[in-house]
Amino acid sequence: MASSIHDLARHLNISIGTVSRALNGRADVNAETRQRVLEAARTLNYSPNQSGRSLRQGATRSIAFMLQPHPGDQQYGEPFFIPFLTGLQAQLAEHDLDLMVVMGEPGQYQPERLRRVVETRRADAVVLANTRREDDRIDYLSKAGFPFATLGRSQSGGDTYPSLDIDFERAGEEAVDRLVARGHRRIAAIRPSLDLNFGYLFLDGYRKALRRHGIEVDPGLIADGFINETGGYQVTPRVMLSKDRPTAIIFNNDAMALGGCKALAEMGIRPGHDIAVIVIVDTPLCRYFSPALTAFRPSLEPMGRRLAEMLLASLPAFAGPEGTRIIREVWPLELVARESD
Amino acid sequence: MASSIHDLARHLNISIGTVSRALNGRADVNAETRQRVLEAARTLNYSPNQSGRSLRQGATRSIAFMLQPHPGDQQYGEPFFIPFLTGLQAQLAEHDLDLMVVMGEPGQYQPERLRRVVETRRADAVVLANTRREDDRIDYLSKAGFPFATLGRSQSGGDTYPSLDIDFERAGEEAVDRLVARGHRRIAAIRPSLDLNFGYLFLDGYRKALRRHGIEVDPGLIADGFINETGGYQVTPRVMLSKDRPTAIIFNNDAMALGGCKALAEMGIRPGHDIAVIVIVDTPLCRYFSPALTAFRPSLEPMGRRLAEMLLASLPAFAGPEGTRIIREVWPLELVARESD
DNA sequence: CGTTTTTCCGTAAACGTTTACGAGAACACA
DNA sequence: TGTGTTCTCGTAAACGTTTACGGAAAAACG
Repeated sequence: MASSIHDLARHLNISIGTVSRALNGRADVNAETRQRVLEAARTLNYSPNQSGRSLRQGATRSIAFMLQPHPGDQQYGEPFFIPFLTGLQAQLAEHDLDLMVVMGEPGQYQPERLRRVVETRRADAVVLANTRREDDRIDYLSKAGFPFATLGRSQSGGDTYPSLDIDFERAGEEAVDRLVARGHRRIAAIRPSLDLNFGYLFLDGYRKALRRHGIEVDPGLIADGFINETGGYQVTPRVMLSKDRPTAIIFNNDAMALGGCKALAEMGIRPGHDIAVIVIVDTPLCRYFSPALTAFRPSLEPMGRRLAEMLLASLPAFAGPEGTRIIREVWPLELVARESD
Repeated sequence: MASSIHDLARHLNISIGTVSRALNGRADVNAETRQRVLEAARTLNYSPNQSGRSLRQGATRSIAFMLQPHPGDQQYGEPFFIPFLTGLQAQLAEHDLDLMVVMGEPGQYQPERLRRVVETRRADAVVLANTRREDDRIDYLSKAGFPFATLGRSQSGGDTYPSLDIDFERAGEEAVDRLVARGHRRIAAIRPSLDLNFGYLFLDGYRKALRRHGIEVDPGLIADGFINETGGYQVTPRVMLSKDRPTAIIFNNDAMALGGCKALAEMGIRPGHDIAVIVIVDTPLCRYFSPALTAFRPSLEPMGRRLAEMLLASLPAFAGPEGTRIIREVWPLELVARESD
């Protein structure tokens, strides 16, 4: 069915070496024979077998992208990743690289699926998502000497790998700034309880801005919940029942915000009227929720493209002439003002 | 770094043939030597190089999943695919198969990216999403003799490949039944204008149910729009301005419904009060929209698992003992009654 | 003990590439 | 004409597997 380099060679009565060199644009092949080879390749519908090529070159020309659900959660960060993946894929495609998707096993953090891909050498590098503050996947990949990049910062592994993150700290600050400017002083912060780095970053920014405005940080206004709707639903009342009720809440996650708003509704508190609500990472859900939630929006598709670039620049086989490796990059979020604050 | 079968052989002072046979559970190897090989594999941290294996066996042990955006759209069917992909991946992982994601080039239907994967033999089979009524990808794969399965029915290719679809026809019927039971007689239908098969199926069910209830099908109440929010926004007024205004609208797509509701709001018409709205395929957006949209919900994750099963059963290398190939399967949707109807 | 069967293992080819090496032919130059 | 250079190509090894084949040793059988 599929023709090989041998078929071409036989058809043209030349050696496979010449055929290969002709196809790969090597200099030491006569212009005329190159033409004949290329033409034969077209008529015989030849394209190189990737397995053979990978075996010989020790590179698969494919990059793995790993999603990992958080324990207890079934979602893989649903609305977040498709746009990111779109950008990642588009950029990789420009380098003729394919994309493989690895999903961690739900309910646990063991990087078994990742290990399989690495050990069987199915991909040349890995992009990690759902990065945690301490991430055993990073430790594993570092130790294995396997190239990777991460979406989201981590404390694991040092500054040895490219990572691209959203500026949660600054978003936390800006959210507080905006609320203070609108007269709020009692501002609550609700973030995920797991070992997610962005929860810490967000809180840093939140605290920093409060202090800057001379507002005391009230631990009663800070709460952690599970990173989904239920978590937001459960934890929001806790903050609302503190002695001096907050007039604003910043949610560090869209799903938690939706759950929180449900709890607020049940308490008869209307976001946008009785309380201000801001969400740190915008998703389509924030836009269509009623009231539409004011949120900070990342540019996921460009981020996907960018992280692909950063990863490729860190791979010797792809490193550009200058060889400037980009290690960390933090992108700002854009405030989308809607009705909830 | 990575150890090969030769390393094991050298280490144990036996031949690579024996090592391979031991690892692959062949019968013609002594029980004791097999133990030694397995132990050495563990201590030397051996795992087989997939490129070598693929080359020899002519199979890559990976399945490609292809998303294709519709022309003019940047979205790849965003909220729909992650749960489906989760199920697909989970089932494939049970067979030690990896998943590769191919995204069609935005703005065109040419299956170039797909062709690349097929011709370089990067995957053993393909799962197609965003299936159209006449789908050149199906024609291409059929002609190439490459195994595939589709999410969604098509008219291309005949009954030669496994496909799994949602029962849009029945959902259209049930939507009409529900609305008629609630007293509606003027029911509009809004569906995507592209060559998407489910738009036709939905309309069949819609018409069938109307006739069954003795209601004349009014062409003025049926409209096509582009399959996104803008399309719904543009086309909904057209239906509302027909001489005898409808009292209910069935949207064949969540994004179109959201755009339609925006148009309705601007006309001062409130879904759930002034008009009934039902959406055929539920997404999280329907749930959080205000008013929450009554919708028909698919079970995407089980569907992903199922389609993986169907695909594997159609592959000679995986076909079970009975070899019963499942060609087509159509799954029902579940009505989720909310506030909009 | 001789013959047949079974058990176990080594040899080598094959999958489809790429590439180091060398060699023949053509050419340039003195 | 002799020497060196350039152009072009063929040869063969290598990447890491799997597997058909055959053969030696052990076991079974008469």
